[in-house]
Amino acid sequence: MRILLVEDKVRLREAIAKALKQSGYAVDTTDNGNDALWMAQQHSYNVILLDIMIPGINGLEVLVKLRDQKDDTPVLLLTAKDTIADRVKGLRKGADDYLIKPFALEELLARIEALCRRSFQKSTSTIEIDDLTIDTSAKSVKKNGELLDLTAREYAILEYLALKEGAVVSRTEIEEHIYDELVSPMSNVVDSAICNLRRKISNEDLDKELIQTKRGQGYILLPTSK
Amino acid sequence: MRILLVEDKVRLREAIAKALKQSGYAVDTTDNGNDALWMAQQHSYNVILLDIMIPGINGLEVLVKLRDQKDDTPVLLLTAKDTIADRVKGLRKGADDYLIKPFALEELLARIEALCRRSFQKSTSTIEIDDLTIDTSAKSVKKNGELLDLTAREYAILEYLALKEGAVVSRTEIEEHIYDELVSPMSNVVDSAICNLRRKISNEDLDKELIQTKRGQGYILLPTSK
DNA sequence: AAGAGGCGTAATGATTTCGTCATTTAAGAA
DNA sequence: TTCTTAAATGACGAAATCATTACGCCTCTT
Repeated sequence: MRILLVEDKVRLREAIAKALKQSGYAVDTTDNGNDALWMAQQHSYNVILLDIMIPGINGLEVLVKLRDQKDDTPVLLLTAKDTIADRVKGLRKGADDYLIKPFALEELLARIEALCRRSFQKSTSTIEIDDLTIDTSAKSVKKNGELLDLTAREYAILEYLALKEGAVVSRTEIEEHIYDELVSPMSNVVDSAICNLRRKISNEDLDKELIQTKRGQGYILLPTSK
Repeated sequence: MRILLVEDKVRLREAIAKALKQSGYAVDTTDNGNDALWMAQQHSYNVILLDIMIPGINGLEVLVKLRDQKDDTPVLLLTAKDTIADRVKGLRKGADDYLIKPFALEELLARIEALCRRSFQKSTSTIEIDDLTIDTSAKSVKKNGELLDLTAREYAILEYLALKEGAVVSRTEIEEHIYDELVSPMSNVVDSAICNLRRKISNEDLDKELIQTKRGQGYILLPTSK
């Protein structure tokens, strides 16, 4: 966990830095807005503690500039000002939290903890296979970053194969998992669906099929690397 | 955005609920901890506002139980207590924010906004998609700088889709997050809302729809670039 | 209190999907 | 190679899903 602390009052800055370090954080400090912005651009911090009233460009401006640059680093604003309007303003500009001076170090630590916890919860509900990225929560598939237009059935089958990546999956198994009740041994629904699916996810340049056929057994999703 | 408000003081609860609804949130309320826990388990709320001193199991316990169940819905604690120890305790137990009564409704709204934004991994209060600019603070939408006249419902749906930009969002999900009381599944409210929304945000010149239909799955908001 | 507009409901016509089947292609064994 | 069987492909129509319109209730405003 690396934290950027932006605070111009020397004693306060050092006190906070010390407490943070004792709690196991890596801490970089600066006393002005310009350096803060520069440092934030150089490094990817886990949290930025930002005093509003600082030399150079002020804290709010630093915040705005960061957000303009699509920098999502959690920012905790520190301020002496105590008007509701200010607080609202800070939050609206993209701050994640707000603390009013004077504050207890313990509370600061608790809030930093909460921010870190949040930022690490970026859900990794995606499966990556070769150039395919399957987002199981969005139910979408990207190929080289480009969204594929799969139908519900196609997606369902692909997801199932992906979840069982490297394992041979029989037609019956697919039928049982993707199709409810109506299992029709007379038809080749699965074949047909796989065919369409392949058409959409295949790489024309690469001759290798991602979905391979195991004759007499079923299908298997195999990344090139394996 | 759907919010669960847990507060036992009738007048306060109703005042908050009213303010939230006016701001376009779908709001469910309860006055005790047991119901709160049950409701939170039933639904996926965007934010839970939790008073600590409530009948039944208290707010902190509700919070702990939720976190034990790996429910990471953003929780904003409301309390009359003002000791730092309490605040720290709440945050350590997994609360995401904290407000001390009495508070200004405006600040509550700003904090809720920040929590929602964060839970969607967004850092700014405006979302830009193609020629649309969605200002989640002002709850307004501009198209090429010109303000669109959207109804509350239309805005709510558009905002939700925008926050989940690029992800397929099912009708059920929209119903659950935009509507609070049970919407009869017999009706196609969402369909017709989407229809109206499209009419307002569509580009006559461009044939591509911003809100695309994923047949059998739901809708997806897709910028042209992707 | 009346009017307007938002919003949920329902009905209907349009669109797409997907299962079926027929046909072609490919794989493996003798 | 040739035969047998499995798999791939393409076309088509029924069924499911969706878009759109119209209608009426209800709320909010003035």
